[in-house]
Amino acid sequence: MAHASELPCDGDGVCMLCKKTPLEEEKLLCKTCVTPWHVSCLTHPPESMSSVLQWECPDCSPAPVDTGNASQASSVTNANVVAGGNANLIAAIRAIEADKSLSDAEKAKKRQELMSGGVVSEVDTENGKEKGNKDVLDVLGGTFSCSFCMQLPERPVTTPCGHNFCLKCFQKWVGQGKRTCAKCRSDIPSKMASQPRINSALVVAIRMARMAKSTSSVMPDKVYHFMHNQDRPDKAFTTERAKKSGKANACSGKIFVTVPPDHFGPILAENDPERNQGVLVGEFWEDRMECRQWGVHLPHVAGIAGQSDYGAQSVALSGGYEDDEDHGEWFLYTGSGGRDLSGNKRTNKEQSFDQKFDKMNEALRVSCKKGYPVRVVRSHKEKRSSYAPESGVRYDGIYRIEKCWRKVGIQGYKVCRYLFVRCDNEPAPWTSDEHGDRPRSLPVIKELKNATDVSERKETPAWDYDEEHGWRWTRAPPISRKAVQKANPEDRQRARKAIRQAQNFSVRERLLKEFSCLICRKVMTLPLTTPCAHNFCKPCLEGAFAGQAFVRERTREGGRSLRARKNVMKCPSCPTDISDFLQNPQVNRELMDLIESLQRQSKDETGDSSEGAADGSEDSKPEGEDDNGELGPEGRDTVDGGDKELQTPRKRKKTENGSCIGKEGGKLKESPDSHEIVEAGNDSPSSPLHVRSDPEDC
DNA sequence: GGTACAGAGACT
DNA sequence: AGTCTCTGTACC
Repeated sequence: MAHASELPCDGDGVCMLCKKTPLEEEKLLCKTCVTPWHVSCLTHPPESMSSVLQWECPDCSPAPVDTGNASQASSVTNANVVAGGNANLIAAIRAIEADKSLSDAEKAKKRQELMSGGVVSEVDTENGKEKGNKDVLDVLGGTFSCSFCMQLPERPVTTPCGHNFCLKCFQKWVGQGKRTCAKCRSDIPSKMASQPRINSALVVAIRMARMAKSTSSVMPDKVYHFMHNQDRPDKAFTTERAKKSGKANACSGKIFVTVPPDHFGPILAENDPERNQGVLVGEFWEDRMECRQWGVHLPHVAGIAGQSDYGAQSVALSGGYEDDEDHGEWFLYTGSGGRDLSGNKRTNKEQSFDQKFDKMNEALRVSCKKGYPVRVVRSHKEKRSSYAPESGVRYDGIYRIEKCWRKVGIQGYKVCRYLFVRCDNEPAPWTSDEHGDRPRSLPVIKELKNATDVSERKETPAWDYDEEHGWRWTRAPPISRKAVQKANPEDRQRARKAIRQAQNFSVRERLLKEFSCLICRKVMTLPLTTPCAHNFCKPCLEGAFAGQAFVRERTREGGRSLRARKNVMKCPSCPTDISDFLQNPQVNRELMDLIESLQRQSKDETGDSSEGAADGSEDSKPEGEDDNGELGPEGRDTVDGGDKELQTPRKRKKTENGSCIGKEGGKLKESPDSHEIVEAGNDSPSSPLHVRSDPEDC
């Protein structure tokens, strides 16, 4: 955060520091949150014109801390920008805005080019072969933009009113006490304000489009991690007794990878006979048992996997310790112990003694000192972090522990603390960057002032970055002391086939696939994003709750009515109650526009209207995905919802818009009517259902 | 929503 | 063999 000595201009354009209203030319806009700052009041006045375009305000770009570790090269450009350059930027933006010959989409694109330092414009010079992929980004850039920064949303969050913003911009907005959508002034629910969750479908879409832009039209050789968790593992039960009492009492099951339990670093393709792709960043599992089966994090209860004399291989962020602090690319982790677990307890929220650097805590400290790569999984149980998945457990990649220390925790007892910083060659699941991490400067950790037992790495880290190879071992990984667990090589061929087929999809088709409804699995029509960041077709979601009243009337025997009770309506993908959202669900217009554009493009390209891109993403789905009746990354989530929807299909009148997408998305075998669109008159006049669509599109 | 409770496996 | 564990479920 900015110090008190660094404050931006307020909503009226008045500098909160000098209380003057600077001229437009004297203001500098943050590239991330687009908050205006008075240039002459900045602690670090700008230095060069080129960095004007990339300038981040003190709020968005934490100042580096002196770590005393010379090997920690910083690649974070801590913006120092020229004051005069800013005026040029503003003038350029003004010129774009004033250009009447440009459409809104073109203006957005131009702004983006300007703000991204001209990166996008490079695409314009690409040859015709790459035009198709460029179009994808154009469509995205023209469709999506955060209202604050006017760029493609970074870590996008979606309000219940269907508008998309960058996480940081959104947090800044609500941080100013605002509780209405910046675009339409609808109320922002308090939970959304305090715990915004990233809309992962948008992240994937934006990243894919960027990748498509930066690579040739041929898909890259490597299998990219688009969270298609195909060939999901068998259920974890083995023993009869375990089956009887369910998962509560089980954690066995086959291990799918050929890595020993003390394996450090990523799970590589060579260790994945089942799928031959390794465990990719962003893959997720229903629970810790499944996660365990892929060797990512072995213990099914404990948060730390490791050995005190050897090092720690992985950690889980599950919200079990209130001292934890998650910032995505870095987080502060709390050690284990300090709790009374007598009476056969697995955990205990109350801390009753100090933690020490022993056992697992010592294992983490060893990994810190050696600079070992540590795998990180985040669980939905972490409720305070925007970076946690809404459901299940997700692999977020490799981190390194840069420092560890002890401090007095929230509960008054000492806790072990670890600073984890991400260092993976794959981008994090929440960012639309197409590249992985670069070495970054360490964040300022205030609590270090009062820390004791501080340890940091003295030797060269075993896992480090170089420009040529990215993150990799600088020396041989520690020799495993355990035998490789038995892996099951069967189905290898089938899995490979599925991957090959998946790669054959065009970028656009893959992109469309990401926009499939979690209920019907088709490309979404009238997409809704719930407050818990799950995406559905409006008809599907409404259909799933058709016939259910929002409130339950209650009457006594005597006939006197009692106060009506609210009906809980759980999101088909997670346990969140979305009944409030369902009262007036708003279509994500930007998403809908994008889907339509992509479908139009695909249609134009193939010149075949009957089997469009959406079809490619569904009907010609790789056989492998269907083999066990479980489809796609969210397969387990959608089955119930789909059933519900089919039980209570809601009849709707067709519109050109809906039927067009419905057709492209493939027909519903079971219930052809379920994709039809509600009659316009049934909705409020402002409803996005009234969006007019070009009949020619159909 | 809160609480009691359990199997399994890894560490020591 | 004893200890520990950022789970998951049933039940109230």
